[in-house]
Amino acid sequence: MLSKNSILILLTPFLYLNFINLSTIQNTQMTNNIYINDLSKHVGEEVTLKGWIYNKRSSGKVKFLILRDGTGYLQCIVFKGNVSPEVFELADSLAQEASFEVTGTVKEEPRAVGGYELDATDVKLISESVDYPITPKEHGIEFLIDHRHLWLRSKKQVAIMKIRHRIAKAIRDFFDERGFTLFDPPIITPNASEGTSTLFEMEYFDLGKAYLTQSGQLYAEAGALALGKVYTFGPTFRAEKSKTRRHLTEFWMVEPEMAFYDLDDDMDLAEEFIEYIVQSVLKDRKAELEILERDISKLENIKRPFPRVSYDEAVKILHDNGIEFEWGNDLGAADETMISSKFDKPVMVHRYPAEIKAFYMKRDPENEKVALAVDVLAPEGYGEIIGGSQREDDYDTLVERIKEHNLPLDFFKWYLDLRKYGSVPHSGFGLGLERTVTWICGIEHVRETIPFPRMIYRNTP
RNA sequence: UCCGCGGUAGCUCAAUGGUAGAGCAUUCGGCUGUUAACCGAAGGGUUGUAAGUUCGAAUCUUACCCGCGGAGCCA
Repeated sequence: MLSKNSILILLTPFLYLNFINLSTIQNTQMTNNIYINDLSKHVGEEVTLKGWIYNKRSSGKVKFLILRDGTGYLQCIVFKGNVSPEVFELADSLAQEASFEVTGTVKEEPRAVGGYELDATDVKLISESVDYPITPKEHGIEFLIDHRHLWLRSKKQVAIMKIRHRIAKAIRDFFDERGFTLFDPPIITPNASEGTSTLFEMEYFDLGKAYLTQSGQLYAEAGALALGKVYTFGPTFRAEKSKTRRHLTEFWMVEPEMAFYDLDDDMDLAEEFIEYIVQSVLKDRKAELEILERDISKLENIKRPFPRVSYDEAVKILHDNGIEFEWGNDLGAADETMISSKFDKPVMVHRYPAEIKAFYMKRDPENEKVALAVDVLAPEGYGEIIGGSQREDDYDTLVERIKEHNLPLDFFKWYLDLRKYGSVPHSGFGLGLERTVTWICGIEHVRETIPFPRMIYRNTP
């Protein structure tokens, strides 16, 4: 039996650990910086903020320093009479993007952007910035992309990155809240999943050629048959020499895959998913959308249900609008724009001709000429943001399809196993993150929606 | 890969065969409420590269390099 003393001795290490933990927490609190988006809690107080010079104006005895700290923008007023001559001189010499620390009193000020202003009493230089290349004036895209590492500091780019982050969070939240398991597929793969796109090739030790993944879907199917509902979320790679505003060679894709979902279930989920993403951004990132001058009413309208048209109906829409189009062809960019312009919500085009779709898509039992596939076209001409389908779940049929597409059966042995051991109907889709961000932000080009875009003629910075 | 457009000051652009220009940025001066501040001054150029036509080429011709937009393909 333990004595009182021995209990104390046993507890001592725990008490000691607790003490360490508490002091660690206190330290972090003490070093906590104040950020611009917290200023409403500090009106009337003297605070110190750190950041960079976004812009500067001066009018004789008063300097206006615009501080940016990643959370917002704040006008700091430096009056000649309120600071020492050295500090006034320093405020005058600060160049665009110089890092600095400023101390002063927080005031509510309707004249200032953001509604708050800092009456500075002290300014300290942290590090200077000589000849910052990006000015508050216009620049061409080539120059801006060359300076992407600095362009990211600009107001619109900061807003886009924050919206991208919110969308990524909405994606994770949506699936996490609905019983999905995150399932990470390999990036290095031995073969093409669809056999059509060009892949980035590499030498993989003694095993010969390997490729960067263009989709995690086939692996996600294995995940769905193990865990029921899974999603993958990560980068994918396409070596196609696509040179348009909708293409990157490296981009992020989220791919849910669900056992026991048919095409209708798949479309129901896609529609709920898109609504959730858009409404999350509207709820939490309205200020950023306003910086981007986005027409918010167009996004507020993104509520279920979305229109669903079959490929056959889509072809009829094209014909009714005087566009020549032959049944069996894939919809081109102009065709997609035509179709989506008829609706003010994302439109789901389903049951495409099987011949133009991937080998793993299940044919419609009611019409063997079409596949149980769906593409979701974003409104306002932003084009395809989702591609999905119900998967072929019959072993013999899938073997036939692989042969028809001249794909190597050996590579798909494991994939065929999924149809051999307890095969079930299952479906999924892939949503392109950058295209979704482009649409929600209402911007022209996908290259601005990822920190460092990779395009056919550019892999720097 | 194909089609179209472009490359002039650090940046955005003008100059259509006859002395290389403006705005912004930079430096200096002025201004106590600016919002891409404003006013005045200064510095800043092998006109993408190479060859050709011409008394003379940023400008015309040819080739090449680089970039942008679009098509196909795709998310």
